[in-house]
Amino acid sequence: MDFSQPELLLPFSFYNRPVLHVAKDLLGKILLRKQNGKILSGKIVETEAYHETNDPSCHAHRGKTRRNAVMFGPPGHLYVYFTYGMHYCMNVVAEAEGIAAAVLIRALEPLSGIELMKSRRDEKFKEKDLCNGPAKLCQAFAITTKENGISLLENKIWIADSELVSSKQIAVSPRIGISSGQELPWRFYLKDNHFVSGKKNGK
DNA sequence: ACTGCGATGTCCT
DNA sequence: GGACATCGCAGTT
Repeated sequence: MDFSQPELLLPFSFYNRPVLHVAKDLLGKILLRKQNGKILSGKIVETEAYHETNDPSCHAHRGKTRRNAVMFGPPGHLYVYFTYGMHYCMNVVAEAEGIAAAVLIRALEPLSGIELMKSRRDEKFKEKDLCNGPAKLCQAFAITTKENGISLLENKIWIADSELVSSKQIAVSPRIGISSGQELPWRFYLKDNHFVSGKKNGK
């Protein structure tokens, strides 16, 4: 299956919806990036939703700043931030312009460009360890703050439609690494998928 | 298997 | 000055 066909590119209307719907519906979709004449791609298997309202762990909860400004912009854009002095994380902006909400992409199942991903991570890693964490997949796809704010509606970095995922295959849990306030069940992942984050042995 | 911790830049109080 | 939407290594059971 060639997911890079332009007809499969998810449209503006996909992102212009409540962030919890976008987070859930991104499961099973394909993240793609064209680079060095190659196509990097991976299936999204784990996401988390963040919203400025009633969510103290959202970067935008205290209003707009230089860092989080992209979250307040139109949906269908990339919000990339730098954290812990060495890691990048990528989010997909959702909901209407003016409302800050985004979906953190936490894990991918690599599909193509795997050699390039390995060269950017470390040759020693197995396939399942290339993108099973938010900072890992950014490293594998070479996504940094240079990519902050770019549109997902053009074919540089984009997301493609794929087969429908039944709600029976989706699991829900509290988000990971959150300390402030009482945590919400806003993490979604594909049940029994071996590429979800935090698994040491593939199961 | 699980636990602790160092790395290290940017934002925010 | 402290916290941070993390990761990988070292040490222990």
